[in-house]
Amino acid sequence: MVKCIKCGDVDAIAKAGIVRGKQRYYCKRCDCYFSQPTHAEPEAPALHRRHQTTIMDIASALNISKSTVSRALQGHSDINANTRKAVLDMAVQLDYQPNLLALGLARSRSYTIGIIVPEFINSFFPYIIIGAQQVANPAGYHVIICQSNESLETEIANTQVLLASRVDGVIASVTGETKTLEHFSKFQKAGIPLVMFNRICEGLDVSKVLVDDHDGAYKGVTHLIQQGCRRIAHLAGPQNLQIGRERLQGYLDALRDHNLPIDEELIVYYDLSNASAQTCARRLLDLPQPPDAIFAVNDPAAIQLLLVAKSRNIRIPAELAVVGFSNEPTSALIDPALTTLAQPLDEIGKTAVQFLLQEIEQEEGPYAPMQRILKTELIIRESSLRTKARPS
Amino acid sequence: MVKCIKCGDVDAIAKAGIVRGKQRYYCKRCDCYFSQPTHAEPEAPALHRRHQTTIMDIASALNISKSTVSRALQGHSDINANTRKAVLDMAVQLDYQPNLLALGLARSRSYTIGIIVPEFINSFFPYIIIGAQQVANPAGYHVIICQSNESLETEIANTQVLLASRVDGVIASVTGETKTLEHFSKFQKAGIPLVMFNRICEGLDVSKVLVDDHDGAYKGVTHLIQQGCRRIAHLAGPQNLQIGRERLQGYLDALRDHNLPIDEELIVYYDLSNASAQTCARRLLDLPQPPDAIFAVNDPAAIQLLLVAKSRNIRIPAELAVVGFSNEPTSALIDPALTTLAQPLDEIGKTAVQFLLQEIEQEEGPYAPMQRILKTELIIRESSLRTKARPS
DNA sequence: CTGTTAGCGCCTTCAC
DNA sequence: GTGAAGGCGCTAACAG
Repeated sequence: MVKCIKCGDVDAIAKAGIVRGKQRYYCKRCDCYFSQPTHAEPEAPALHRRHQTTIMDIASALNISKSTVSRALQGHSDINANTRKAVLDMAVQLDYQPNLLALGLARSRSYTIGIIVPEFINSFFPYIIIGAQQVANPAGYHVIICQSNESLETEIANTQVLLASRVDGVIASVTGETKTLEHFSKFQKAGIPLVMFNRICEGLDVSKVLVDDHDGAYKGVTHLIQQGCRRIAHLAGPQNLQIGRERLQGYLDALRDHNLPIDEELIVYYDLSNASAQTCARRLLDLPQPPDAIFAVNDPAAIQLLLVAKSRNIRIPAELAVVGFSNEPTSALIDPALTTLAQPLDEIGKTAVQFLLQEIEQEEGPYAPMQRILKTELIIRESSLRTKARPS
Repeated sequence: MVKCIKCGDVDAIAKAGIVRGKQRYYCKRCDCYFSQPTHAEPEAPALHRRHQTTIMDIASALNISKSTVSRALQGHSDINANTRKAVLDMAVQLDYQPNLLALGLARSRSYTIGIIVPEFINSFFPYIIIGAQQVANPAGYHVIICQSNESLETEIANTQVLLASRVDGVIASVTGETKTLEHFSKFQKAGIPLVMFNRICEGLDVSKVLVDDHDGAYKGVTHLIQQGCRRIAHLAGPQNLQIGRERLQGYLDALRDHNLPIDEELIVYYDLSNASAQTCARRLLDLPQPPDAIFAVNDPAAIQLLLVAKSRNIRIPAELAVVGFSNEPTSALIDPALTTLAQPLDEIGKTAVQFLLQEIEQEEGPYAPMQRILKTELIIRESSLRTKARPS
């Protein structure tokens, strides 16, 4: 026996579907809808195992419409101050958390940006990510971090997840395996802004944040030459990455500018794995005429190289001087401490997100890709310091 | 000059807002609304800048209903094989990516789990995260990684993001600052399963994955005693973390069991920052009667300690033996290499997610929290090895 | 086997 | 100022 909550009529009542486990009724007489617990439970809190409060909960607690709640929550101006306060208070009381899924659906905008990095075991990318978050969060964007484990397959899966999550934009650095770019061009096709940083692949007309790899390599190799090294090898990175090619070119140009011969034998390529770095290091040290210095494409490679050299009791830097790239924290801690090129990680992350937000928030018209090239700084430590006096 | 699409009138037209970049008009004469591209573009394909294909696009391309498409995509059994194939082909052709926002909304299930870690600069947590993903991804769950930067405030913000993202479950490790737990109990209130690992706070009735910190500390300190050390200090962690208390207790018990006195002076507490580790190290080394060994609560602290000791030309391990905890990769690379306790990181991550999925996928009834305690392994290196012979 | 319908939670007109 | 209604993209009964 159900009666209308307004007019009290019993006969004019019709069922009108079930909402949230409660039977919903319609009173034909006073044209109103109302709900009552099924089976007339003693108003059991109808708590499903997982229910987070919605604007509807706030609305019915306050006996107002959900539109009003929505407006109050968004800080619309044309709303009664009392109403707003009541809504805000109730929101706190019920511990309301907006449902980002629903919000994103309704606005066709997730207020989330994706970050794809090839790995995060070294602290290189984590520092960049922290910088990125420092810009993204204050701007009202969340960040979803994907790491590709240096695997192209995982990278592709990551792009799909971000696409499916309807992120508003993506900043990415690719794996050493990445040669094709279709998975990235999907972002462009979907109109999702993309910014590449550090490890980029050419062929994509997007904004980029880089460091001057050529200049960094040139500075590192020049430093080795100044230390008296004459047979300088290069432990190079994958050549599909611009970063690998630029650093190689910086190495070559430094040699050429100082009238040193270029010996193909002294250039070996590694695949970014520690095992491969060791193999390459051995190859160089096993040469009939081994190098007196090695410029490594990054610090992890340089560190593996140092390990191999130490295990052979090669004196560093006397017999072999070493320079790395990126200034991993570990480089300052190992023995001998590693000379390296520091990159402004924080700034890379921040700039990438700034470019991205600019593109996301630009209203109409085609976006002209931006590019920023940041400088590296040579950090001289024991691994390359043959002269007594530190350079002033 | 705009005219009504129905009656063709020109004077009865009024503007009625902009929808999707198109001007909307209202015809007073025939009471109808209609839209026209701004600036009367030549019926541009109405392609919004960002449109990703939906099941509706597939449906209309194939002239079937969207439910059929939905079923085909989900691999329902009761569907015509040809229809299925057509749908799947068209999905590929149109490069369909399901909208996870919509899917999550409809199912009240996001198929996403959140991971909260206090930092990811050291490789400790990244390795755990990789393990976690190895279980989560094959099970059909995505992972959203949040790092708290060792800040309680950020940690709270992270819990809110995960709550708002309607994650299906969370695994978490807290910051050194975390003392209150309300932000975590919100997950429980919302019925979202939570598993804590490593750095936990008591007071939450949730599943836990830990290592046997007491046992690890006990093994480390016992090793120092066996090396002949008699005045062993402890660079301890925050005592709000169970991990900090357990390791302290392991240290104390090892001393007691070997009849060594406990000197409160030899126990200093650090806040997980490098700066604080250095301060504490100095405090210990400045004592009138300095220690002959230090057991540090973790590797980063031990490494800072080694730096301070080296800067004072203290011979390690002869004058000062050092043991850390966690086996950071750097520990094997520094000089002297650091003795430490290795943790099964991969297994921690995997187990945490296994517990979580179990709880997520359990149908009804209260869930009985599980607990797993994994063992550590003592890795002996130069920093503590005073005797000539390596222990067999 | 397939189409129809009613939500999921929220925003956004439109109407009062 | 506020309410009602429609839609974002998808799933899930419910009919045929």
